Amino acid sequence: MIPYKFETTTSIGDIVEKYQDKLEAGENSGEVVSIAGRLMLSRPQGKLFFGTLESWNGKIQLFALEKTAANFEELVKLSLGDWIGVHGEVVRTKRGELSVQVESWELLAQARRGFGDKWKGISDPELRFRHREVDLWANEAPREVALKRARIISFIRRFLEKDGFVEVETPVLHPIPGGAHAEPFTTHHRALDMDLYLRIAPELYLKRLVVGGFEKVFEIGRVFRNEGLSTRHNPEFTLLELYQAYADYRDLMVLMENLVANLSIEINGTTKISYGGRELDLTPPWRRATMVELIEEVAGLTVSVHTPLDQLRSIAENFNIPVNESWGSGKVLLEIYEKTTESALFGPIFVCDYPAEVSPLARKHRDDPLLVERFEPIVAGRELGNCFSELIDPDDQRERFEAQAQERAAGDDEAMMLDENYLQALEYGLPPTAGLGIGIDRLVMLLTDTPTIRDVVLFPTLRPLGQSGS
RNA sequence: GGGCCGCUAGCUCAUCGGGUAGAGCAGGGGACUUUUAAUCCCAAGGUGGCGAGAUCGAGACUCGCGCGGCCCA
Repeated sequence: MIPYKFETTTSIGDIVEKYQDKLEAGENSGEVVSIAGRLMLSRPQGKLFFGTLESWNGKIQLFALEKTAANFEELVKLSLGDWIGVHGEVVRTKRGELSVQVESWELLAQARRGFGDKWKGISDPELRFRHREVDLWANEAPREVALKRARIISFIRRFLEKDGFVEVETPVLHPIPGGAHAEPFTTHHRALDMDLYLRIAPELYLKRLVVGGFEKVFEIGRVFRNEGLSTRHNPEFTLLELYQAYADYRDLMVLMENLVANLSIEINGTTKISYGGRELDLTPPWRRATMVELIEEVAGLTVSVHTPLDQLRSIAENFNIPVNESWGSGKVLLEIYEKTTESALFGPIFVCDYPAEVSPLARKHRDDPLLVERFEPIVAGRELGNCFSELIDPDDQRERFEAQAQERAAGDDEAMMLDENYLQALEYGLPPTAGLGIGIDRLVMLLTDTPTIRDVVLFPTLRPLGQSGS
């Protein structure tokens, strides 16, 4: 009979910490504890029993004598993976191993299935991803990553709250998906008989909150983008977005580099980390450079949004970059940057000042109306986020939406849709505001030196078994 | 979407110039009073991812499909 509860008096981790430098070999502590966990190793030896009990915060040896332990015969017969609750004294064995000497114990759950090879664990990615619960017990890395992820998100909240930011929740179901260049998932509301979209970004709602008086606001939440699966892409992922009134994109560069640097100290104890075997120094300030400067520096091309479109097109052709007829010079320039320059950047670096044409929600640059005040932080060779001085002029915003509508008509399913509600919000007055988005999954990858998004998401999206793909 | 690779016992992996499979661990039985992946003995365990094809004969060769991994777009 499995009991309905088991009362523990302490945790395994606490025992290990408390006694790590205490007790001589063969000495008893006099402290009797109740602990629970999973039996992961078993070494019965005649009238003695040794085992390893593991729980969420540590593992400890169990030691039992046939003479003094209750139900000794059953204890010895337990399977690896069984959950048990144990009552006994903290001791150190003759060989010096800190142990709990079992006086009594209860079976809390039977493991009908094993947890893989006790030395090699499991490595089959099918099993690791489809049944993460097994992976978490059998292998150490995923548990550490999951715990670090929790600490990272918790730290971000504390950091922003300390700075006066307020956390909010905005809708996940959007009548008009907005705030990003991406294809949405579609769903249907029966009572309203209308299609709704899973959000691709919380951006527009958050800026409406700034209109409503939230001067510093943020949201950490799941967004959904209908795209392929890869090492770096999961169709649902966690995004941090924050907005700060009266600030511009330069202010958020400072905020971002400080956030990431402090986070790295919190998680890794230093701002000098390595990712994929390559050294990386996150100490602020990070380098700032414009996209145009970097194209010149990396690819040796002197170009800008003012370069005649034909010239940009022929440069793109030289690099075998396909160019769509409908693209203006801004879009072609962005393509040239992405194909020739971006992959060579390792960072940390703020790539600044993107073409207005590809940034429909960003405010025009104070020095050049063809550009916007926007940056993408590149860290460890990846875009870690996106930020701009927000477009606050409703008339300009309407024109940008209309340009997007034309691209949509020209076949770009990821182009933004015109959102009258959002335009109306801008008409109530959005003060100068800067907004920043950071991909939490990529941030976790960075700080835990993990190469794939699948290893930082507990249950990544997979094709179900037994269903044929299209 | 394209290329390469993988899929063999519950787990981790072997085997071969084509002759219907083997080990360790787990699970079962037994021995053992200080183990650390305990050790030792015994027994059991497989529609070789799925489906076709050539062959006297295929897990191995060919083709298709499925799932996954890596690289590329």
